[in-house]
Amino acid sequence: MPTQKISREFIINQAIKIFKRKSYHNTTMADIADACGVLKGSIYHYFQSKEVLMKAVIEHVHQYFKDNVFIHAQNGKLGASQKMEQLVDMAENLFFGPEGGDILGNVGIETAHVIPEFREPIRQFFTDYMSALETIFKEKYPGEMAKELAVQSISEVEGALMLSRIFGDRQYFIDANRRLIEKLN
Amino acid sequence: MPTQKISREFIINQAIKIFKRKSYHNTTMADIADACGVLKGSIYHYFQSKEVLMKAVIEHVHQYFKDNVFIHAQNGKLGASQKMEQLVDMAENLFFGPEGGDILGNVGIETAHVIPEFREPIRQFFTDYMSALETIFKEKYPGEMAKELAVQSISEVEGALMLSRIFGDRQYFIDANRRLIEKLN
Amino acid sequence: MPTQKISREFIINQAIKIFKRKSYHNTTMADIADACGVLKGSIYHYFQSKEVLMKAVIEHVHQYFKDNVFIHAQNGKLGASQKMEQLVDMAENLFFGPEGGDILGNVGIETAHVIPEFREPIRQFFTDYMSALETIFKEKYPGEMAKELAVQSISEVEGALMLSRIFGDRQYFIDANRRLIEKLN
Amino acid sequence: MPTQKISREFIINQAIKIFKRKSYHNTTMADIADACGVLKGSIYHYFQSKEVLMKAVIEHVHQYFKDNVFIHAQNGKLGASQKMEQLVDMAENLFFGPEGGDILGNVGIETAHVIPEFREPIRQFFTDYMSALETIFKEKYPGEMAKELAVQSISEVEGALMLSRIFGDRQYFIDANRRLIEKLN
DNA sequence: AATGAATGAGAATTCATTCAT
DNA sequence: AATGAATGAATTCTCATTCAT
Repeated sequence: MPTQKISREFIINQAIKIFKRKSYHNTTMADIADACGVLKGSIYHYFQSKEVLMKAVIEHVHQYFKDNVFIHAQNGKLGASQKMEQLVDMAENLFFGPEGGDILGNVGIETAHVIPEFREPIRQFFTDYMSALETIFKEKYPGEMAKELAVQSISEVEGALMLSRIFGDRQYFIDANRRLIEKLN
Repeated sequence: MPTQKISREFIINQAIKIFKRKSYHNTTMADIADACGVLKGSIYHYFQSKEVLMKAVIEHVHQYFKDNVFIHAQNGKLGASQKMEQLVDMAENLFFGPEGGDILGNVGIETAHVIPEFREPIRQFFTDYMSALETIFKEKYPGEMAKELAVQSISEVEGALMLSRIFGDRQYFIDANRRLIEKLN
Repeated sequence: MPTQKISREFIINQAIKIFKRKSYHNTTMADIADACGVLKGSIYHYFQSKEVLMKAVIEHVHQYFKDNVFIHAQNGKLGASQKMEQLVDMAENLFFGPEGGDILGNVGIETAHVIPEFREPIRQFFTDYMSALETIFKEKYPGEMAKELAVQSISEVEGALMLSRIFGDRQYFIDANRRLIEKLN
Repeated sequence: MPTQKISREFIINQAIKIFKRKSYHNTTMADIADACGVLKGSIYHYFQSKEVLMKAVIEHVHQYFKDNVFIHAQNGKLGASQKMEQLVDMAENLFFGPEGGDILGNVGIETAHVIPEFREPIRQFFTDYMSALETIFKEKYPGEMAKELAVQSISEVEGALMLSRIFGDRQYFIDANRRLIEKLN
């Protein structure tokens, strides 16, 4: 039964789903292996440890957001509110993608103080997130204000995600995104 | 060898600290017993299981917020912005109390989908939180708007807490609270 | 089924038997637990890890040899060859005790380069061993020679133990001990 | 992609190094493959299992000693002490060759009771070793005594090797060899 | 011949929980 | 009430081995 059943990429994608649903500490390597349709040991062929896998997940998500979400901040052809709309649309799809949830927010809170290795990459993600929003806000607002709006917006969106998760109702998140766009009208 | 060394109350308070710092799944009964200065087995005299303890923690935090935070929404003698100021002051103290962190937010995200027993009490907490803010906002804003502002405010505050935790910088949270008050000026 | 089934001491003694027979790396915690009549997990109540257990074993054997073998070098009432006879008698009993084998020699060779933590205590054992023999030889030989004889004797005895083990014939060891005593006649 | 990268011979030589350094049970097939510059699976082209590889190692070492060490006992042209000198010189080179250590002694002790398949070939090695020394001693000593001296000498040399390894000081081994030669002067 | 993927049986270790004292 | 011992299931990780390409 050998010959390529899974790939690093595939494992990462399955892991994202499970981590999002069950949190980092409550997810077992067996859960992930299961979701990949292989045995536990096989995961270690691709990742030396659960932590290494998680770091790959964080980097993957970060890169994905750079390429698909944050990038809309740079789209030269569009106006500020259109950029934000695109960015928000994309984020919505991702957060409520296959399994829902905001993996870097969740894992960030859960592990920031416990697994120091995760701290920096997670911070990087949010730093980039803020930069993207700041870039857009700068088209309409002066520098300091753009920065504050960016921080505020991320807070609101992340908090809304939390509520959506707790109440099982994505409306909180959708409304937060709507308000985000309205700030540019 | 009897002689009461600890109490339910004491265990709950120690548990809050540890759960906040280490998340629910990464906290062991031994961690909690340690913090209480007793052995693991002793905790089971007061709580039949880790889940039962956690539920007591949730209820305790909820009650504490009712009595010390949300209550400021009802203070008949003060104006809306003063009420909010008091409420926010109190919340700030709690979130950055002994060990910092927002236990119901963290645990909510971490356990909402995994431990159904926690879901309802955590929702209750946030429902009451929203009601308190809504009550205050109603003094200045029409009904629907007050409600939306409450949700928005909680989102922002909770998201800011997340950022504070991830970046190890409480400024995010402080700023969010300031903006909350400004909405009433 | 609680209430003291085993003790640190007991585990150490069982572990000695197994390590002697199966070597360090080929012995599992389950082997040791089995020999103790408890479950794997229970061993961790007494020793945090296999390495820690092994270090306790090394120290225990070292202390035992100090108290029961090397001590004969100091017996003021006896002549050199009598002291050596007593020392050798005792060593013979130990090496061919319950399960036979020379645990510190075996483990020393097996782990000296792999588990640095074991190196020093094992060296200490052999250093004390040499000192004891040297003390006895000094009664009949000048300093430098006594020292060389001590080293030579230990080499011979340890090598003979190895042959005894490989050939399953304790005669090698017995003969080596006999020659040791003859050096003092 | 065929093109022979390694050979049985090469694997055996690499395996000797690793087994000497890390002991049998603590050496993985991956360690050996690594040292050979191939992947784990490739080793199985040449040896069906780790045990089979180890047996080949034992036989290889044995043969090598026959051809390069023990053979000096038969050199008709030399006197006893010269023969011994040559034999000892050769052994010294081998034991302190590339990686040092006395593989058959180490593995003998480690596996004698655990892997019966290794017992006989290891015994054979030491039997031949004894015969070689006995042959030399017979030129100077009567039969029984030559035999005892052979056993004694091997014990001493093997024990000295153990000390050299434990203390990281080859002097023990060198001194033992010197004494061996002196017995023929 | 060599690869690289996958297996599956364990290995060490952790941990919530139980219970006699 | 508190202890400390024991449990046993679960968890991470390892490793010899197999096998299609």
